[in-house]
Amino acid sequence: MKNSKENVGIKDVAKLAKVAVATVDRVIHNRAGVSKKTRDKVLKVAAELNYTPNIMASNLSKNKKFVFGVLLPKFSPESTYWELPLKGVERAGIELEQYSISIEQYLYDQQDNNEIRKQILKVINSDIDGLILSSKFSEETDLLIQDCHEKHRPVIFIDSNTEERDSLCNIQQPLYESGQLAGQLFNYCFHVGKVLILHLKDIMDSEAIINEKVNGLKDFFREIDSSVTTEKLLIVGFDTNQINEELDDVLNKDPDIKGIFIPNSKTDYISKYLLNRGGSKVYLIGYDHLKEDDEYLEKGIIDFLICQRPEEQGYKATMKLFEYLVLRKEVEHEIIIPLDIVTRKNYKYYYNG
Amino acid sequence: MKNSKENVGIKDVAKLAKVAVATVDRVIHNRAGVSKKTRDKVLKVAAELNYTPNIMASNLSKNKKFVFGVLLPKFSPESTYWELPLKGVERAGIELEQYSISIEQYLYDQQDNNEIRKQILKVINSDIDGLILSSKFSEETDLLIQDCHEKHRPVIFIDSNTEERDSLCNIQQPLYESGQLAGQLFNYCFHVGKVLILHLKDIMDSEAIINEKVNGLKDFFREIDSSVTTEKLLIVGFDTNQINEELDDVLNKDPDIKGIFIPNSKTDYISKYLLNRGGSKVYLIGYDHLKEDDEYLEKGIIDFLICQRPEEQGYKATMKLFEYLVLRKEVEHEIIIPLDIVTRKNYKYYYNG
DNA sequence: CTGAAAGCGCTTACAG
DNA sequence: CTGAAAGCGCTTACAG
Repeated sequence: MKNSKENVGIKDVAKLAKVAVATVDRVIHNRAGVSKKTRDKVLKVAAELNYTPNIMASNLSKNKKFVFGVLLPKFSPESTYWELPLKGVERAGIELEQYSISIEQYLYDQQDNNEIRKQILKVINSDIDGLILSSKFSEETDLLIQDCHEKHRPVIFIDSNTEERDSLCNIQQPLYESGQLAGQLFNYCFHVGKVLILHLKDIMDSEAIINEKVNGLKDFFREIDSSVTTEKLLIVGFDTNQINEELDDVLNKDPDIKGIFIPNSKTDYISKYLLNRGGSKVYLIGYDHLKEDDEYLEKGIIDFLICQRPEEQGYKATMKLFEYLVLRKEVEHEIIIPLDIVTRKNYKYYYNG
Repeated sequence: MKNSKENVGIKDVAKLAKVAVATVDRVIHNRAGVSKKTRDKVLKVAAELNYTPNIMASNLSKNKKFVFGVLLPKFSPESTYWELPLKGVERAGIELEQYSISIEQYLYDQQDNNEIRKQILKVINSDIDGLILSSKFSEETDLLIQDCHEKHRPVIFIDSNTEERDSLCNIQQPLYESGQLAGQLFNYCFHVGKVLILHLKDIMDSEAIINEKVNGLKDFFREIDSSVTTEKLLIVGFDTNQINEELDDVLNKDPDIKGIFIPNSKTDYISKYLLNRGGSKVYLIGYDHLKEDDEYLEKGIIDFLICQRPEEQGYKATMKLFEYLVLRKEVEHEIIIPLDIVTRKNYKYYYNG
């Protein structure tokens, strides 16, 4: 039912086509130096026999080692998010060691433009076979992508939000829809009042990404004709005193605020404030599940976190590179990551496969 | 930083240990017929050189084909759930074709004890190398497991809820916690009233599983001192008229019912009723995301579905079998699947990776 | 108990 | 343009 008989190999094709195995090999891989006549004959026989090459034998005989590059922000105590995708890449890397694949990390401090440039140059001059990187993170990204394109190095974006053309694959998150989801969740919590959209600005935040999320949220309330209104507050910097002051200011002035929406992964900063503040319940929805959030989930300060399986993104990106380069499979150009909801009662089981 | 130098192979070990490669092979695989002295020497050199065998070359030379068996309920129009794990298994199967792995399906009608027995016998007499099956589904399961154990056939349970001892791996779902999660979600929707626990009994439902979920829910309300009460209703059979009658009866008698909890995947049956009934909003939380549910999610009849990545369970089970049998890695004995929450605003992106 | 040789399915020089 | 042979890293008879 599966293959005609036992596994048919290159030898079977060669014999039936009355050529040498080397010739079959040439035809299969479209190498030059085969007459049209022989080529056609081999192709015909291969098709008849339903021949599929044994990739493992192929890789073994080529004795090729693959190196995957991964270009991501360094994670720091203040922004631990990037630890997660990298973890996923590393996990995949361990699984793929078997196939003579190694991972080369190019990590940069997001604040340091000079270092970003340095790492990009290192990637360009490296001999990696493929690259994983986070969506556009600097002016020079385009240059890098173009370089990879010219060198036929496949590129995979994680945390992607635009449609990159010259990439092998973009791992995307539905941003607008995540805002809509937040709206829906708020709507289960209260029906009148105000949602404070609180952007605690991180240097890496792209305005476009934040806006997509915020628009999703606002549109949700608009679409259902809710009497819930929204108000935006931008805080720059992570100074605790400043955060406390600004929030005190807004929350005391406006007792209608029933919910706070945090469109990035800085939920823990706000949680800390809310925990100390006490007062009446304010529903809190943020993004990403960092370990810093657990305490506040447990205490009921954070109600929902919308998550994008950052580990899985890194893992998948690596696996797709493997499928493309080693197994020579096709890879879908867009992969959309589900919108997970993490709460007090399921965070313990939330991993990123 | 990685391996001492280039890849060290069996030849390098042989040369340094001053033995033939065949001897190194014997030692590596713990085969009999090697003197203690040679064995120790080889082991020592292998350790020094940090030798790790190339599994791909090994599998190639062994020319071994693996067959994985999968023993699951047939899915039918009335119970489509089991389509999902099987899909995951099949997806993994396609990825693993490369490694000379094929999947053999043993599907049974859950209602037909005779067929169950027949399939179990077929599995016992098959020449599969490993088995994936759903948690205990008949009296004969124990027998089957014992048989596999004796034949050293690794067994992986999906949808597992007990700690199987003789299995390679159990893919588990936190049942009690899923009930707690449902409680938490209801608690966002209303604070006074009653939750109807509605068990539309499927032949495959295990009382133990249902109870775990229900206990989680009840305990949640108890723990937070909620004034929400619960009431249980059991309906046997899927006759629409009967369902309608019984539900009309309960809901009309008890206008306090603000929520319905469906502890299995039959949410769509109840949804259909609620859609036609109209009346004031009743919050609905069920299990599993079947395609039948989409319509009701979209219309706001179903509020939340708690999901256990059924596809991922099948996929993972297959991959773990692969890791164990082909790559000869260790496999964790318990794998806990996260509790996903599916709602109107994220169901479109919910796949099971 | 140990080793030399052939083979797994493919690729890569090399020779013609 | 085509083929014979060696080799990738390991395993499996076979011989001693």
